Amino acid sequence: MAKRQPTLPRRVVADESKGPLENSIFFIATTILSRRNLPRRAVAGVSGGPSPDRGRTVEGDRHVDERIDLPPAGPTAPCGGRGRRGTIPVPNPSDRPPLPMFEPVRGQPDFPSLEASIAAWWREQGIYQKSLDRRRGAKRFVFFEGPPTANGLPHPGHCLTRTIKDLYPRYRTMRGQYCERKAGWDTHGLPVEVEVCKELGIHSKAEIEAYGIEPFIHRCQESVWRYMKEWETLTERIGFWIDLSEAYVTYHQSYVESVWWALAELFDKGLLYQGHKIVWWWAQGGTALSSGEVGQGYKEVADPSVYVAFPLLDDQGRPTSRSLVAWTTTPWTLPSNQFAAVKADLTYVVVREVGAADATDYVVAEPLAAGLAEKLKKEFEIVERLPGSELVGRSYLPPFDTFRPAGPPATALLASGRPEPVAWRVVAADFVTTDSGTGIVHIAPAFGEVDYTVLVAEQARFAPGEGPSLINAVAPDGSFTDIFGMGSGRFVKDCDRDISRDLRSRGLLVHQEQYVHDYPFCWRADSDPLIQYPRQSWFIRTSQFREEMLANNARIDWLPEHIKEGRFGNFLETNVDWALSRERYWGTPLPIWVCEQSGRAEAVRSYADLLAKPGVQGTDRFARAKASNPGLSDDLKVHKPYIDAVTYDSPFAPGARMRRVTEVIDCWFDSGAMPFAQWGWPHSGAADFEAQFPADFISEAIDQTRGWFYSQLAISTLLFGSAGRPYPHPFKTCIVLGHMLGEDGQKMSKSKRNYREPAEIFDRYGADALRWFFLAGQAPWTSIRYSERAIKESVPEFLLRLWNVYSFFVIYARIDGFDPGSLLAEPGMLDHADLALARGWRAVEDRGELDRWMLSELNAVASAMTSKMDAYDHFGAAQQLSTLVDAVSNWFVRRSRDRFWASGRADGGPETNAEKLDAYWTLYETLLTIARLAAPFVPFTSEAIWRNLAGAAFSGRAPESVHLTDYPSGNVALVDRDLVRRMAVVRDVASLGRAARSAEKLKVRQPLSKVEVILADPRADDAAWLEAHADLVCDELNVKQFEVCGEPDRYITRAVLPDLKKLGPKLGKDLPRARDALARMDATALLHALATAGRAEVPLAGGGIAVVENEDVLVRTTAKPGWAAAEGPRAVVVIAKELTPELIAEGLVREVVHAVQTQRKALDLEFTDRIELGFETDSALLRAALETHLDSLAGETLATSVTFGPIAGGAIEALDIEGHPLRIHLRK
RNA sequence: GCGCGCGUAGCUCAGUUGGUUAGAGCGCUACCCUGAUAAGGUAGAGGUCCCAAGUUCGAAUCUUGGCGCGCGCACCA
Repeated sequence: MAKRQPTLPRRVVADESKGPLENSIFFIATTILSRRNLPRRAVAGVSGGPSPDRGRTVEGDRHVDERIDLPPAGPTAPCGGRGRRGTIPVPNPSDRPPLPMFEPVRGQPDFPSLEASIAAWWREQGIYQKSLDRRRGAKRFVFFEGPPTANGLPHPGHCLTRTIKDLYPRYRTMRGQYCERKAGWDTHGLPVEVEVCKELGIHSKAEIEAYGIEPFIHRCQESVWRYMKEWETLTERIGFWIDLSEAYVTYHQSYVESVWWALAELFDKGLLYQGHKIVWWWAQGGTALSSGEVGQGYKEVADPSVYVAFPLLDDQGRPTSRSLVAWTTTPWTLPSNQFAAVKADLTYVVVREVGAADATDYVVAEPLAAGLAEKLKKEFEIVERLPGSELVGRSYLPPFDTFRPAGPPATALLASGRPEPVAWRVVAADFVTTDSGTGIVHIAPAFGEVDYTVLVAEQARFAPGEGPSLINAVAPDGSFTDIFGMGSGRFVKDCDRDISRDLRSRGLLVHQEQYVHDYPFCWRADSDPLIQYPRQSWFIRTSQFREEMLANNARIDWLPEHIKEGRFGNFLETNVDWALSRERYWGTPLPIWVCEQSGRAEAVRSYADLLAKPGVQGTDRFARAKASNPGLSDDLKVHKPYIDAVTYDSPFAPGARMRRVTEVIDCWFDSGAMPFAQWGWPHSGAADFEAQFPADFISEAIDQTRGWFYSQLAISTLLFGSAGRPYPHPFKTCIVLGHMLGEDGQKMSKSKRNYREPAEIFDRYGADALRWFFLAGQAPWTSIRYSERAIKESVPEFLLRLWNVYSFFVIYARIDGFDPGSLLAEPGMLDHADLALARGWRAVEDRGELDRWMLSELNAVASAMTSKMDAYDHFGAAQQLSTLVDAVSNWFVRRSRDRFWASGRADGGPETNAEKLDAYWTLYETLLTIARLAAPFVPFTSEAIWRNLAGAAFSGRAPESVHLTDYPSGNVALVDRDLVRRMAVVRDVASLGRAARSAEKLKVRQPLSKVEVILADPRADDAAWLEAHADLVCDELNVKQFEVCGEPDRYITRAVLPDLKKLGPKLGKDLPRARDALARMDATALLHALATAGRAEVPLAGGGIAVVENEDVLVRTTAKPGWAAAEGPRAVVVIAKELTPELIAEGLVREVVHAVQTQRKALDLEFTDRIELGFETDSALLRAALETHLDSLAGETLATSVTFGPIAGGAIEALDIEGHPLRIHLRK
């Protein structure tokens, strides 16, 4: 049990003397003590310089060292006389050492401008380069930058990726690895061409060619760098350390040649082939798209959906009254109809409208007949039922006679020699389903992959050369050819309406409706719908490598894990050959030269390879261009149109020339080749490539699943899979980031303006605020709602709190002369061991408990953060860090205030107060370590802290940047787990005490006589420890006395609960009975038995005995009703709610003090302004209370005089103090 | 349609191999502090852990089936 010291006021009063006063005036001349310890300064006036953040001197703030006794006067006892003198450290400039070692810190940090100056300093000092230099030769941490395209503006999503991409390399560098970060730019492809077209006000390929490919390419190359400035600004502003000066660029000659090498390898292995396929075709752009690109452009749209009658023909080829009904959502494909497909084993019905004598009979699949009737709002009767197989072979009239001559069906000879109609005939196909439509599928082989397979199958049935050929009424530009006059020259989708109208006029349109579905559009020109279209295209045989790619995928560490088996795995499972070629202009030219005579082809691996060919001609095309425009980039010589001009002698046919195919390639191949192409490998950079493949770490958003993640894996697997490399997969760990959403939770969209530009966020809150929001706000793979409010709120929670602690430290260190630079000659890296060499440094075991606790927490967190970061869990690590900063701010600093305010100095000189110095060393070490722990997360703020605490203090002897230090991994020797646990108990007790007060409506201002605590588990030996910390608890809870309760049974009941996690596996089904038995047993006896014997037997209802050991049970404590108690898992806290007159009086006085303070604040008084007070009250009780505590009251409020009665010229406030009326007069 | 993910406090989100009283921040209410001060702190209220069934001694957590949302896919003719 410990007695609480009386609460002593902490404020000082001036030493101005007043003359003798009237009866009712009390003259206060005593300096009221603020500390229990010795006077702060030995000599009056030695109180330090100006508060550095305030910068003003306070007149009359000298310390009073002599005690002035009050004259006994008035009806009440005089105040004063109790306690000792002390002062507050209100600083005075004249008596401070002139050289404060830490720069003063602004209490209101301006993070944006702070960051700007740090970014500039990094640049000037080359800190990034230095961070690499100090790790040269160390184990590498390989990072690949997925190239963004500089051709568009950076948006918030890029801020996230750049933050994550910065975090891990910074962390690993601090951990001792060597991590070069090479930037890269994706520069080819449609996006660029689209931009240039917009600029020129043109759209189609014809217009580009009319403009001229050569100037067009020049514009593309310039356009690539349009937003370079913005990208560079963003990169520096967000603190993304990457080497932009050495960036790889996909259009550079060396990069292109690496890609050529890769393609040549594939060609030589037979993995690159030209095929005639139905592809997704961007008609306006005149090129095919790969599945990755198509996937980017799906939109939900409503298309016309038509049910069309195909009249069946009889054996003589004459129309009958029966019609097949086919369904399609692409009416524009009907003119190119070639077959109708049914499922052979499906039942079809012939239906006729009830009561309509001349109606046509419709043939549909039976399960869909009712649905069709409903759509038509007609009643049908079934005339006939037949299997699909009976329909097969029947001829019909296509909806348009585009390709069909009038008259009976034309026939050709089958392979068997029998004639059969070539087209417009019912065929059987397995893919026909009854999910939608009519069960009869309109087949237009030009516009669908399965349709095309039908044609191929049909062709195979006929004698060679006899079968159906592909019919197609659509030109590559997406318009109908003249063969379909109605739509000639118009874009096919624009003709849908006319087609329906025409069908209706001829009685062939059975039904029409809108059909809502997802349909692909061009990913760069999103108003251009794609169409399926037959094209010659170059493909990579990726589908042959499905198993290898899956095996490589299995070895990638995906975060989140489900990407591996889920989205990415599924994508690989359904892999199709990569449609590689693009019939465009600005891209890596496909390095295949074809013999103009024999058609045989070969691939070229480099420009030099090409120049070495026999009879090379055409290189002068570029030379001439260069001559007339010396500024022309040499890289363009491997681009269209220059490369197309280069020809050479064919090795396949004498006298023939080899000419390059016209296509360029999919720019995703460029990005996927990045692991080697960034070095120009294999033509150059062998050492770099060998050292930096595969990547340890990459990270991009989930939309790269079939983009960069796939292109890298596919290329790596195909090229290196059999080469015996340990990792054919190009990256070991990949963090897949979630999508970023706008303020409203919807997709971010420029037009909706539902997000703030990054620049705006940087200017308002700073890059660290944004980084912390990303890193500590949520798991990185959840979709992040990018809201200004959330970013703003993330600032006070962590950054500001850390800053406040830092600023607190600096303010007081300056006052007390704590100067590590003068105490420590060789700071090293300012690790614990380095600090131990300092003068005045005491070993941790010799310091106070709070210090030992702080360093325990610090090192425990450092070690936890390290293991989390090693496992790429920055979110968990950030939470640890946040909790640590909270512990520093809300426990260490709060509980250490006494020491910081104590008398004595912290400069290692004769006046040094050792406990105070301990507090400084502890907080100093803690802040330095936190700066290092936080450095990868918030590189600017931690740098600012480091540069002051370590840089300024040691004038360059310590590492100049926090990023040039090692990451603290935690010193186990400094972690006292018991202490950490027990301190948590104290904090619990304090918190429970407040809760108990709150429940009883006993505000903390009201002093209470006693608080008792009952620890939940009496077996723990924390009780004595806790009792030894009574002062602390009393102080926190404003009570006079604290004890660990000796008679817990008065207040609480104990219950012994099974530790389910331990007993569950042991007892299984018996668990509920054991639990019941435990509940019924006498807890005290049981606990006693466990404590002595270590085990107890618990008889179970219905027979049997469970043996319970000490660690199998937990104790729960419940407060009995009637007490002011609060219970938590670890303790119950009971407060004495009885109030004695003395306590009430003290409480009332504190209320009055509070009222006066509020008034002071309302009057805008400086905190050092002296006041005169007058009290008027009818309450004898209140007056008595005030009189009793007049000294402390005056001290707290800096009153030089207190009068009972009005005073002239003062501010007046009428109040009710706990039911007692009071008028307060206050005069400055 | 298929696949993946998500659904927890008014809002934004945590919740580690299933375990006893489900957490944080913001907002709200009350309070404290006024020597970090246009800051800071404490406490409280607030929950059908989307619904249902199942597995289990025990489910926010595992399984199945719904519902809702997001994303992805494509033989949506």
